[in-house]
Amino acid sequence: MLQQTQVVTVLRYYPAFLQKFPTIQELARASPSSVLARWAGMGYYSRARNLHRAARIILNRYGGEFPQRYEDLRSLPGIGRYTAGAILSIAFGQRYPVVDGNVERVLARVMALRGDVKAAPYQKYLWSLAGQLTSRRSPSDFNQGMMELGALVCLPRQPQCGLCPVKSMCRARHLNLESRIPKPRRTKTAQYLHRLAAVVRDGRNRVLLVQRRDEELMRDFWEFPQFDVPARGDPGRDGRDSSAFLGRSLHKRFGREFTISHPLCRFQQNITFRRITVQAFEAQLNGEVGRLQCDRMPCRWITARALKDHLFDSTSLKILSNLQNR
DNA sequence: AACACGGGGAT
DNA sequence: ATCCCAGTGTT
Repeated sequence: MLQQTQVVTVLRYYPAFLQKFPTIQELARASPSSVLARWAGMGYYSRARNLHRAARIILNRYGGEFPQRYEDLRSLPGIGRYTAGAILSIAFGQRYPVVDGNVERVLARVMALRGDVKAAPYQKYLWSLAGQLTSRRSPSDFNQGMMELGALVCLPRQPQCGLCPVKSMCRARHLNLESRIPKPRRTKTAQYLHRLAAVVRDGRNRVLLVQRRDEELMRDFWEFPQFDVPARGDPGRDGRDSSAFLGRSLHKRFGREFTISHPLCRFQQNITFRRITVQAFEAQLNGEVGRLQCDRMPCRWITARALKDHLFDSTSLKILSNLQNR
């Protein structure tokens, strides 16, 4: 969970997850979607799929006993160099280094590395350095201490050098370069998207959902039918053109006519480099509700009670919470 | 080596 | 608005 996710965020998910899946055995026996359900909202969903696969491998290949050899750990899905080192040092007391974003920053400053520390030669050097520095007496304390130093003192923007236990050996500080090292990552230019979602009601307290089945991204997640508005000739922000586009899109996907009634909510969603403006409309299906079909993806009418049995991505969760606040 | 992956915290 | 987060897998 902690891969690229801040501790404070993980804390909102970890306790419930561990309560639901207290052991490797129980995690391995669970269904993929029930694991994903506990992960929903946290992002990087391949982590959840990998964790689940790893649990099954540990059960089947290692008899449910957690492997304690580096190569065995690395062969598990989702366990890379960092996680293998973290598990072996923290859980099993073995002397393996870790280099996460925090350690990388601490070492880059202590050694005043002016280049792009993400580049392979620097990474190689940092791992080697961390390997030499790692305490023999307590690899766990050392590794956690390095990460904690980066997270609490050696901050990315405003390093608190006055509080730092190693300030006297920090070359970046001696050179007054502590705020310029490491070099900021070049940011991918943002891509702006406008996305329309339909909350289609059937008049019997049900809403229409579709499932992302064949998509590579967010597979198995349920969502309100949604469509990206093409950038060219942007239909714009006023509800009229948007609702027309949404109506046409629904018609294309389901082969039926819909009536778009009124806008429900509008919010911003940031996914990696994309900045998505999501606007949800309420809509009705014209004619008989019964046999709605879509060749592209599974679709389903859902009652409010059945919502919790479905896996939602963050966008649909936001629309849902907006609906329930009414 | 570069990129995609999600969502949110902090400045 | 920007940078980053207890990284990994794929191309």
